[in-house]
Amino acid sequence: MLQAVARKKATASAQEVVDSHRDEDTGELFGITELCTEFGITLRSIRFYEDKGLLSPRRINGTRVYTRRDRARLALILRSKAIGASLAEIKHYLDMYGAHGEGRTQQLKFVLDRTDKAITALETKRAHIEASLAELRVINATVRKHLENR
Amino acid sequence: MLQAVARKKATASAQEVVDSHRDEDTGELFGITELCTEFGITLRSIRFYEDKGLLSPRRINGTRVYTRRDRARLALILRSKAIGASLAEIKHYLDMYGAHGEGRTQQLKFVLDRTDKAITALETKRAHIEASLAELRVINATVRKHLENR
DNA sequence: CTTCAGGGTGACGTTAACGTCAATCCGATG
DNA sequence: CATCGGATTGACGTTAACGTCACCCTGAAG
Repeated sequence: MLQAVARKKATASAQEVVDSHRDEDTGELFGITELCTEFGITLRSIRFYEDKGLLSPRRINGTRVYTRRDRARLALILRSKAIGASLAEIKHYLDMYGAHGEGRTQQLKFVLDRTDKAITALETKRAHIEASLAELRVINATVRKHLENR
Repeated sequence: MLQAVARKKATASAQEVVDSHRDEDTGELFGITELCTEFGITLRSIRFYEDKGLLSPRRINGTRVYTRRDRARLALILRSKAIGASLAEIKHYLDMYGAHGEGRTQQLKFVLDRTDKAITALETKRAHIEASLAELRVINATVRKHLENR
């Protein structure tokens, strides 16, 4: 999971080269393998996310074609996975992105509620990480001292 | 039968957890159901963690008896799970706690390396959470404004 | 002594998140 | 045309992390 992130950054500049050699008329479109190599995941994973309703690319002769927005959704999926979210949770998460433009008051309140809860959940998780980090740093410092006293 | 004991702080400080590895088992003992209700998990889970070598309580007539140290390990396991770690990762994590008392220089360096890596991994994860939090707050604020303008 | 609740031990079932394999199909190329 | 690399679609296998079930053991209560 860390590799995916590192890989993304590594190809961030290379992506421009890829973009430049792409036809301007077709614009910002991506193939499935292209996204796979960019994000360091497998074909199976992307199709699996589609089966689960997290992605829904256009089809051309059956072949999946991804827009820039699809690509952004994928990035969001992977980042959410990296912080330990399940695909079901991510689906709700993505729904919030789609829903906050318009909609009736009832729907907006729903989104508001969801985001509130998601925010506090993430803050809790962050607190857990802080605590774990504190402990690890204590161990780290202790061991370091042991090594210096030799 | 083991009665519910006065509960201490729910979250132990970092040094406290580390120290708990040094002192021998004091009189405070816990039963398995006691720990289950306290931490809100099932019997099956605790036994499963034991099967995986994450816990190793004493046995009295076959019945599991947990010391405060075992209890601290369990708390650590659950907190680590909450931040998306696998049981295998948690096992390594716990090994680091056990190893930093003494040992040869080679072992200490190993622990140092592991903690270093674990720390940077957690910092990365925290960064991901920060990013997700920022996005959620944007959505939240946007929706809130939409609702106010009605 | 019988009962019975609480704990223990396999053995098997389950869900999520993919991996693997085989059988296509489509478009470009020699 | 034939082939060949890439893509798609089931179908099935796999791993982690438990849940569920059945059955056994034991100590205290009635």
